[in-house]
Amino acid sequence: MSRSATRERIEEKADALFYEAGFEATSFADIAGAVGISRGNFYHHFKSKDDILDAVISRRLTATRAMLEAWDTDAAPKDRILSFIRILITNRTKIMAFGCPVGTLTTELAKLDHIAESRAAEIFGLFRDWLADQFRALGHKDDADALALHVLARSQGVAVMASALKDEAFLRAEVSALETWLDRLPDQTSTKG
Amino acid sequence: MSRSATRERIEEKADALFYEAGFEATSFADIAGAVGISRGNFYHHFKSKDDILDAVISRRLTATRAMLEAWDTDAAPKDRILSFIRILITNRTKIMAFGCPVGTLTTELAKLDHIAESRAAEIFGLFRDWLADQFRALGHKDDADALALHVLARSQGVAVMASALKDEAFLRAEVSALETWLDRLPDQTSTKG
DNA sequence: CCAGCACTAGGACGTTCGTCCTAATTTGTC
DNA sequence: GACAAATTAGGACGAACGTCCTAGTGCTGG
Repeated sequence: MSRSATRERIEEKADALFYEAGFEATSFADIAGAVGISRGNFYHHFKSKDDILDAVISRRLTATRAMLEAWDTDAAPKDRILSFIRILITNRTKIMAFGCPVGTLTTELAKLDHIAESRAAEIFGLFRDWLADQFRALGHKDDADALALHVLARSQGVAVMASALKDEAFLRAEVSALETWLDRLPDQTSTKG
Repeated sequence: MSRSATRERIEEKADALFYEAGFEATSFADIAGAVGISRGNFYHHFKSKDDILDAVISRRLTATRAMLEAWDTDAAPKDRILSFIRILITNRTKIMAFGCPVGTLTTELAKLDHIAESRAAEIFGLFRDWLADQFRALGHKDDADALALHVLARSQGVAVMASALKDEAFLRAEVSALETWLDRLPDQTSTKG
């Protein structure tokens, strides 16, 4: 019980620090200090830095699956997609400070040529598949995946620029533009042919 | 003469390494090794790591200004904007491996809380102002800046996702979509009122 | 031809990194 | 209450980091 509690706290702080300071720039001392434990204790729970990175990615995968599942309760597919788009608004403060957690981690791991890059990119895969499902529900048989990637790319772009500019008005304007795009997207349900 | 030649080679390699491996992950030994000089020699040309980062950013600012100036020879504003969009195609191999040099550096410096972040963001400022000029030339008086930021954000999004997915077809599809968007954008020249 | 300066090499510095080890403490079980 | 296992603290390890220092080299101007 105590074991998993400490492990949980380590993962939590590591997750936040990897996001806010970057994976490479976050040391074991940083995490241990944030959790309030010794470095030695650390190695009882995680045997290496890559090990805790794996745990953080697993954590994010699980959290993402849970979030997508929660959104599945929304009746209309367009409302589900709106839920995704509006993460940008909900998390605007953190996004303007540190960008998107998924995009920035994947980018960093790509530069580090790190083995975990593909696993981090799996988080994108979850969003991609889920969004494609929604677009298929809107009747977009053939271009569902392309539309999903389009929404993902637009969101990533907003996150990068909002972080670079520290400009909330820009972020809100681009989210509105994306919502308009979605609204004008033809709902092809029952208009087959 | 010899001085500036070595300095130039250091800046060149540092620029590439900061892009491909990241600023934090690139050590002085890495740069010195890539250039083929000793670490001691390094400090005769640059007094600190921040110093060479400054030089690299200055270098990129100058290169960007030169590129934009070259594009100014294109007659039609839409063609100029196309030149910008097509960087994604021209540099696709590097972008799929390391993302956008401007976006990834700005993102990393934001996480590091580095003083040079705002200077790195100035590169975005150059593109932003130049793109806004082109949209103004197309008659977009009031929304020129918003359109410029939109193009920048779309491009950044493509770069992030292309790097995460390592998918050239996606990159080309999104560039096409952006070109279509630009093509359908009303040219408001001489249609005032 | 020599004095002075820019340049280069290479090692020393203190610090921090990720990792490992050992010893103490807590916890759970019979 | 004793004993084994899990948990914790804290220091030691070598390597690598950014930085600094010193000594040697080569060009240049008087």
